[in-house]
Amino acid sequence: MQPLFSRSPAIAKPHTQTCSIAEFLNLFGDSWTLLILREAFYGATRFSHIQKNTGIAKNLLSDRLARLVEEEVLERVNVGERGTRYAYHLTEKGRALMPVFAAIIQWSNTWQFGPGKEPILLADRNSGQHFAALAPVGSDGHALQWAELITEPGPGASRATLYRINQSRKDLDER
Amino acid sequence: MQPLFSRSPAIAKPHTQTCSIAEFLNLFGDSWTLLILREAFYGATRFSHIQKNTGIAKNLLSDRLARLVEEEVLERVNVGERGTRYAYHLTEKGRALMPVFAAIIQWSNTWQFGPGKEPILLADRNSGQHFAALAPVGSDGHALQWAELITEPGPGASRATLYRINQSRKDLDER
DNA sequence: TTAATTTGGTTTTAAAATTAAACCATAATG
DNA sequence: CATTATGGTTTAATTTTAAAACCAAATTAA
Repeated sequence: MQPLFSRSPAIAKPHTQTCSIAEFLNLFGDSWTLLILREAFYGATRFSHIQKNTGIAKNLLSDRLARLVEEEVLERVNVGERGTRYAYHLTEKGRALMPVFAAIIQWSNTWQFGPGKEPILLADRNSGQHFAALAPVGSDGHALQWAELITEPGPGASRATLYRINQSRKDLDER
Repeated sequence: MQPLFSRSPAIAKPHTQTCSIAEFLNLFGDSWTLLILREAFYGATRFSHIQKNTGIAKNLLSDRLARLVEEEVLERVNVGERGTRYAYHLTEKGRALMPVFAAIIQWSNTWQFGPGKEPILLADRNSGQHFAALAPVGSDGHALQWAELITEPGPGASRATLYRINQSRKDLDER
């Protein structure tokens, strides 16, 4: 065992589109990565605990953790008392995923489980009040409406992205 | 070609945990499904347009669309004038994914692209105002704080879920 | 202090999923 | 009416995942 940090193999065919969704999927778009991060949000920090709680194969967990550390979503810290023993902690970049988890939990609870059958909830640690909804806020700080939001190209949009958005809107106009 | 609706093959090994994240991943946890739905949010409705805009292989698109129709995230409507020709439209269940997309776009724009380089943005269709943040709202309608939110078991939590959440919290206490 | 066990992986092999290309029947267009 | 586009299915090669075996270093128990 030479490599202290085993090199995370790059994905064979990542999405190459300049797109926020595509880039997110290159990092999290598989069936285990978000489940690993769920454990991190619960508080799990150890390889063995994450492995037992998710059921992921060890080689895959090893690979995914290396990738998440490389991408600075998690950091690996040595917690050994007489040698090396690792713990994985969420970084600021990782903790910033909370709204993504909140949105997923909210959707799944509403559309896959239904009221009264929610397996997990989010709550305020002090008041205990349950999280119930996400509100979109505009750049001026005022509330926006979900139904009024549309996707548009940003300052970093590539020609291909502009083309894609325009092409897709044509279908919309046809309706 | 007999089956008007080609049977969507079930995933070989779906997550079996009673968990909102796991259940979400069983439906969307691969590298293409959310990209297909991005196209649906842009307005694309046709098989060929989704295929060109994402670059997905046709057999996979066929499979994924069948699954999304089966799960009622999309609906397939016949728009042929002299025969059958299909369009795929978001259902209410599908449109309800907007907060998930908003959270993903927000995170990716902030942590993967950075200010001034956002490939896509969300904006109010009338005022043009840009979407800037997500605010968590409690069950009493008042604002909550992201940093104060914790995960807790809901009314539908299984014994295994309760166990997992408790186990993970032990790591947290150790810190 | 030593022995046994746990931790955090790596390696190997089999099974499953993805990719890319070829093919095809029906629909739409010129 | 001929040509092209649409919306797929099938096949074969490649890549990824799953599961089990294996291992060295760290920790715990005796």
